[in-house]
Amino acid sequence: MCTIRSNREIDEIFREGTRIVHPLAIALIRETPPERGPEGRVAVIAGKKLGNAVRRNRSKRVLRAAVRRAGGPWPGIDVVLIARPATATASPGGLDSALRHIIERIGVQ
RNA sequence: GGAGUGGGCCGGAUGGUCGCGCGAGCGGUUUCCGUUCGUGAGGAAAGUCCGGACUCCACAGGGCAGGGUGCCUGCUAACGGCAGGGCGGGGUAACCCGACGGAAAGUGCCACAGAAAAGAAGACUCCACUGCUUAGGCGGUGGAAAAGCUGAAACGGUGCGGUAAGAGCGCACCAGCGUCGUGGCAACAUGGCGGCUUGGCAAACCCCACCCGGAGCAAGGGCAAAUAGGAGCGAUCAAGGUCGGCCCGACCGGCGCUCGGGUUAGCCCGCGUGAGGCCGCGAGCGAUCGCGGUCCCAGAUAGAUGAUCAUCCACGACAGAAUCCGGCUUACAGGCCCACUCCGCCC
RNA sequence: UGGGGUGUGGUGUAACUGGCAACACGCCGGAUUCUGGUUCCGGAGAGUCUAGGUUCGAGCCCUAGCACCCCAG
Repeated sequence: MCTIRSNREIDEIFREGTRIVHPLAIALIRETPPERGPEGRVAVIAGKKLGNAVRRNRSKRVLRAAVRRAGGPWPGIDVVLIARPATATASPGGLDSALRHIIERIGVQ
């Protein structure tokens, strides 16, 4: 899974990306810059307000696993997924449906 | 059987399927991909409160300042940790708690109340004898014990003698101080003798003893596109800078000569064989140490553990490594083991 | 990783060297007004982030913890 590493790029996506909101996760979408290659990239973020390190790490793991099951990363687009308080305790089915919701919206774009 | 004290240990288990990080092997179209096997978070990984290892620095050394520790003896790489002992306090007991050096080195503080808060004076009431006065009261001499009042705390305590009344004025015991002896490495305990006594606060300043260079793995080093600059040696003044602060002191910087190499995003090293785990034997009351055997046990770099099925149980708390180690502290569902104390009952 | 700071009524701030926790806004009641606001009078409301300790006495001193904020790389 190709990930977005630099803080600067993530800040750019926060400013320019399209926002898709779901109770289990917030997604920010943007086209991958050409110099970064044809394959899309993914980043997973868990903010400090979610709780302690165990809770934040679990939120990120669960989101990454859901991305793999959903077939990501998707060619040509960068996706930043932000965990929400309900993410850590969500069921896998619920996460899969959240990812389907986000993918449909990407198709609409 | 009940109540309790101290110590140690565990922290869901087993198997299947699909995935993730790392390592090794094999194959391929050798940046990478596929496949097989192995391995993969904690007792606190946490808070970052101490102590070290390691690395670099422009680190000779000295003085002042600053910080820390504070009964004694050990253990340890070191410690503010641990063990044993002493003293004081709590508990019927097992046992627990204690920043526990110094107040006749000095300075300071002790609100209100009170005569007085530390220098002793005796100056509030007072006590004894006595003069004057109708009484109330006013004075003289001696005293500082007793009683009164205040306060958190009042200038050794109790008793006897002594005296006009009294005072360690004398004596006995107790507390405290000094000194000598005995036991102990020591803290200290204990006995004799002496003179008769000097409030509390040092988590107030301080004194004494001991310890402390600074920074921190984003330490530090290597590779190498791009940009433009540096290093070594020598003599030596001023401004400036660095060595945690200041003063000495040292160095950088500035000048001359010589030489080819120095700084920033990415990758690599550092990066896990270690004050290491387990077992046994031995020394020691113990902390701990010695010897032998055996094992290799996470190393990511936006940061690896998720999903699901089955079975079982007491239905699972607090919580996630980021250079490493020794402690301390804090959080925590539930459970197991050992030793000991008190109470009740039975034999 | 290292360093610094703050915590006091509902809110914002005081408390000098340890000695009765103070002020403003807000809140409640009353008066004034036809009603509301303004104004005036009166009142309630914290025991100082938590747990220990030192002291006769702690918001202040000490130890440990909790929460929040900031700085450097």
